[in-house]
Amino acid sequence: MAAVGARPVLYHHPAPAGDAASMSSYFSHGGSSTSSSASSFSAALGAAPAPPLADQFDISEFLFDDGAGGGAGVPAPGVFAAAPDGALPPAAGSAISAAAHTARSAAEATPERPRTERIAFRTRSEIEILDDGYKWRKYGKKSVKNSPNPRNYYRCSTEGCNVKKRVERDKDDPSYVVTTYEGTHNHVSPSTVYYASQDAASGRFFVAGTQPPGSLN
DNA sequence: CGCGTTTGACCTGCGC
DNA sequence: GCGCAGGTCAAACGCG
Repeated sequence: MAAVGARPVLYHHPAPAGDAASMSSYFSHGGSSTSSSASSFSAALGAAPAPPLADQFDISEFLFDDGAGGGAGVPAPGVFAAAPDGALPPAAGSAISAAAHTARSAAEATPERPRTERIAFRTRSEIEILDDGYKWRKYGKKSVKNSPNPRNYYRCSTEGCNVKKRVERDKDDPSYVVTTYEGTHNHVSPSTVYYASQDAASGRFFVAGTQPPGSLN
């Protein structure tokens, strides 16, 4: 595998806790390891335009699967169809939020199922394990029907945090990785960056630091 | 020795 | 009720 070292940083913007969009947070390559591989997640946040993407990490589609939908948990593609490879549309951030609200409404319409925050997206990546700043422990691997690729199951290894994620290669295009997060972290990632403010004109967020704004007092 | 991965077995939900 | 498929468990194993 070619891509270790580019460590995506989990960006946390000040949305209400529990909101699906904020639960997902957003990735961006960055941190101290590389400066040339900011992903389009930062574009989704309204951050500075991303430089050419690294070939190993390229968000291409944001999918939703909030648990209210049917059955096997196969993410429904196209709920949020992103722009061509390498760039999300300028309004991606709000589009994501809108999608989140749509999904949440759908979930609330079917109270039978216990609601679990679940979010899925597809990335073009050589690697399957996208380092989102959290520490994951693999607990299972399963070959699934209708897909030649096995599905891997991960659980957040932080004590008391029961967030899970599933990772599998796209059956139609193995160069894509489908990642599904389930649950909400009840702790802070060491790589989390909190935004202190947002510029009204550009919509850009300004980084405050690695601690929640309210915790700095 | 502690932690993470592997992998077969087991459990559970759903469709027929 | 049965079979299938997805999801989880847990023992064995490897690695630092």
